[in-house]
Amino acid sequence: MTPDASAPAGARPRARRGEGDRLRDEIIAAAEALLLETGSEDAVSIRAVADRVGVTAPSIYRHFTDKQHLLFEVCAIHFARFDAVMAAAVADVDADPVAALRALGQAYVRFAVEDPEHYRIMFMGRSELTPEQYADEVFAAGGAFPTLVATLQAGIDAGRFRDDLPPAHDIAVVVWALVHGVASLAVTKPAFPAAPVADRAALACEVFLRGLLRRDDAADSSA
Amino acid sequence: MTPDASAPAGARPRARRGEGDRLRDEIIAAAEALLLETGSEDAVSIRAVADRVGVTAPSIYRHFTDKQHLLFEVCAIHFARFDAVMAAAVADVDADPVAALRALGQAYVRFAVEDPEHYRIMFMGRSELTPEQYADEVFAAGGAFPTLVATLQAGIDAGRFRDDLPPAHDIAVVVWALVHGVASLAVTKPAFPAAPVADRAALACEVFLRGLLRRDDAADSSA
DNA sequence: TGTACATCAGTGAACGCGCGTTCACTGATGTAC
DNA sequence: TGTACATCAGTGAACGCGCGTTCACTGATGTAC
Repeated sequence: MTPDASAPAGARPRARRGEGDRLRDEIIAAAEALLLETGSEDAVSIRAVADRVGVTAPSIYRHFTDKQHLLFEVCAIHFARFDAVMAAAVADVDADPVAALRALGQAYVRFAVEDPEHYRIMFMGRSELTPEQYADEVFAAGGAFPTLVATLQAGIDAGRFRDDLPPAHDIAVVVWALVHGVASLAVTKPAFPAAPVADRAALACEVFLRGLLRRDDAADSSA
Repeated sequence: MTPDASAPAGARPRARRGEGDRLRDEIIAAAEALLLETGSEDAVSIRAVADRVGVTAPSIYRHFTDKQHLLFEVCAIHFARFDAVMAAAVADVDADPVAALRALGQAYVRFAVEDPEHYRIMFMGRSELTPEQYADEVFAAGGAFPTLVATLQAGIDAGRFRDDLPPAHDIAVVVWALVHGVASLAVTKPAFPAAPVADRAALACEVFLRGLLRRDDAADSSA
């Protein structure tokens, strides 16, 4: 967009012998910036990334075997950040499983709307493009998802939820669907006439939690 | 895929004077078939569609001003079908708003998983690509969404729901998010270890409805 | 019934583009002697 | 301290591809006389 920004300021000094990783990091950062600025995965081409870094396209291949691996590395950072955000959300309130669920839901939606392009790639992309390490089975087995399952299980163990519910894992899948639905509609349909996304997330969690809780649970008072 | 299907059987007879619309229809049908077979929007190129019909690429432009308009026409059919499916779902049971909501949810998710590629384009695409007629505001104003709002309003008017809920429109947005979440995760994460999608949809609707209903409502008996 | 003509559905060739990727290379950096 | 050499980060040119779109055209269809 800026006319004179075809190359970054000044000539890029070539990396010293053992410092190949410096360019590697710059490439990831450039891909990342491109993704955020353009808001489009398509705009992150090998050439565009190389231009951004101030290097020619082939030198990308010295650091990444191909384009997909580059994109995956970019996402890896955000999957790690996602897991950390979710873990932090429960950590703050893990004394009360119901409060923890509310916190998880809010944090999830916030994560998505703060950085829609990454959310898109992480959770809305075609699954064939997803690398093995982020395959569905792996995602289900480690990180944020088990955190959600455990939180639900804590609620069950504490006797807060109704008796006729399926196992925690099955509820977790649906809770995920709920927050993903709020998040992904916010991302794809930003102009849809509706209340602010945080309010939608809160309402969604509140109603759903009420559906999970025993009839005599007093947790609603915080609504 | 089939090796000898590069051109359709026999030479395509050229349309007669007033029959330009015949090719138009064939083009839409070809684009549609391509979308379903390949499962990828990217595979629907002007050239691929033309090949499929047995015609050269430029002749597409006699019927559609550009590629986007073609894709939109393809979707138009499915938006109409979607509205019809939703209307039919409520029509069957509209005596009971709660049963109608259950039916809407199930029908919504079924619509998505039966035809994931169209669902993807209709509800998961970048909104910049969406033509004016399917812009968010329009979608909110006509068709299935108002049906959902009206059904919720009927529940409110019948005194079935709790008193402290926001207006029907706001609840509708969240209900939509719920079923969209179930549907879109089913589409993008088919391998995620979980119960069958119909069960997930049912659980999602059941828990959410329970969260909406007055505490003394007996509708849960059908769960 | 026969001929000249207008219409217009579809063609063939070409355009310019950006893409991912490859290849043989250059030349600065560091090391061994 | 000085020189020959190996390393290897990054280059420049090119590949083949499929894409959307354009243009001047062809030739069958239908119509007017």
